[in-house]
Amino acid sequence: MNRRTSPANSTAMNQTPQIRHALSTKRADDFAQWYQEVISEAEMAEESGVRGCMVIKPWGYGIWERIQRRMDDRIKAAGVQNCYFPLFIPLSYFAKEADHVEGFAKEMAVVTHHRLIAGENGGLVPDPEAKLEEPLIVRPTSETVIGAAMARWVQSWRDLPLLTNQWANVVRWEMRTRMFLRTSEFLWQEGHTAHADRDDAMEETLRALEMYRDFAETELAMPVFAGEKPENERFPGAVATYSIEAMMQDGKALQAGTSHYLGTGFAKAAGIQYQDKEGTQQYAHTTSWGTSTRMIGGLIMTHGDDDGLRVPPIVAPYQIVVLPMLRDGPEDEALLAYCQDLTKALGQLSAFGEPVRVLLDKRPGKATQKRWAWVKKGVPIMLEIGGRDAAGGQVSMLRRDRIWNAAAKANFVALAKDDFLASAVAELEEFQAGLFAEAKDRRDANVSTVENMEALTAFFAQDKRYPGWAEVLWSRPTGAALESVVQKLKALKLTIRNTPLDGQAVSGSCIFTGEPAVERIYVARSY
RNA sequence: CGGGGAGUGGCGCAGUCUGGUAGCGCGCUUGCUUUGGGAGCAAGAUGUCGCAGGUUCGAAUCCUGUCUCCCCGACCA
Repeated sequence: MNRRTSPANSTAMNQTPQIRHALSTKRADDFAQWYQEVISEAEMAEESGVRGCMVIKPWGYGIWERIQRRMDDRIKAAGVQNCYFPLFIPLSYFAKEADHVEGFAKEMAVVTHHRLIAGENGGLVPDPEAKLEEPLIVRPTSETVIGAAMARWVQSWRDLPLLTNQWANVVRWEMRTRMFLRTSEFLWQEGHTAHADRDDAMEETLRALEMYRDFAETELAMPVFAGEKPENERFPGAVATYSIEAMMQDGKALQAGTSHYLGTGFAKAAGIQYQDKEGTQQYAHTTSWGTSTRMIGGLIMTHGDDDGLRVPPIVAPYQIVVLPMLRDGPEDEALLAYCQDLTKALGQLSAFGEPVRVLLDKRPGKATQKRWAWVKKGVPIMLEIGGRDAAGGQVSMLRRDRIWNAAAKANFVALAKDDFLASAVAELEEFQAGLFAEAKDRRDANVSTVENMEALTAFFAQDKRYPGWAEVLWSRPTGAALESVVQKLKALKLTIRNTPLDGQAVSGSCIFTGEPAVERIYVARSY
């Protein structure tokens, strides 16, 4: 049955043409299933057979490499240098900071043996004779090992600030995993810095936060709120924790990056001390900050649609894909030559400060079939080139952010090749800006100011739908008073995301305690 | 980690209750036709039914254990 043969009939009956989407699950029907379908259909990642761990495939890893490249440039521009620290951390290092231990102890992978021997059932078992004297933990984060190194590297006030970063994998034994959002092993960058005093460390903490905010919005086209986490959401051992929070298309919040001011706690645990100008020993003030492969999950849930992913051009492994309509005949030669010239010319253009990344997809197979694979991957621009295009010096462009026309068919735009070459960079820029604008409009339309507890309950009681986020005033309670607020919110499946750092004055009373409010917070369901 | 669901060719599923040696759709291969928009017809190939034990003359099917995935919850830097 060909579903595309009866538009005349449909028009006669005055029906809207039905779009046949590339995915079988729509966002509105089952967001969780849709999310997984995007990952598998776009060939970003797949199950590995190892609990909570995934295989990241070329398209997913390619996006990560783009993120790495761009983030690394920013990190280095801030004067931070890359290092690499061990995957294994002696248990004794880890045990030095009490809050840190308490926060992570429940999700540690522990190495206890260094050799295997044949077991009774023919398999292999750890050799009891080869038990490690001190167990090693697989790093869940590297504050402790890096702290130990910093203690060696820092002697004098002249050694500060000490600014380091590493790109690495980390392991946290998660109870419930979701691809890219929460996996037992994930990839990230962790910045670790040591400073002479609180002000300098705080400045670095906020610099990293601002770097993340700008990165999310500029490179990922993902609008975020940068702010401080409430006391109960702090990193174990931190004095203050900051985050960027993005709104997903189901209205849930995703923490997409964090930055911590660690005070002198880790410095005391690791012995990071320096002699100041007066000759007295002082503890350094440290920071740490990180972003991970989780950002890819955010990218999917921010920009994906019912046809798959849409990748912002800055982080797209390929920005333009050229699809020759090969016919297995002698005419293919001229067509391919035309496509090769086109590809080469496009590759000489520059967008976002880098050469345009363009792929000539000349694998055997019909262009139409390959097209839908690229649609699902979300490549920004597809060019299908047939013999007529080649002969007429044209291209047929399909932009991923506008793939359907009024007749519910692929929305090709025919352009003169030279015109496209002249406008390709602008098309990519417009695509990038369009994704951001769309996401920001949606986010802003779904943040509501809520005046009291009753309204908050009603706001989130809207029947299975996720209505978005609530912005409320509060008095920033601490300790038991905060715990009571957290419990109230938990009953509504809500969490406090963060306090925006825009310094806006507030007036009114706290919706939880009735006391005078001191700041705004965002309240939302979250990943 | 608690509750629920599921693992059968590359993908999606039926078969399991009532045990008899595996099937459908898509995809794949080949051929012919078609050819500017997710092609048609025909012929083929592909499975130790997640894994390990057990019951049985015989197990995808029954029993026990175990691994992995999904959903809800708890946890979550």
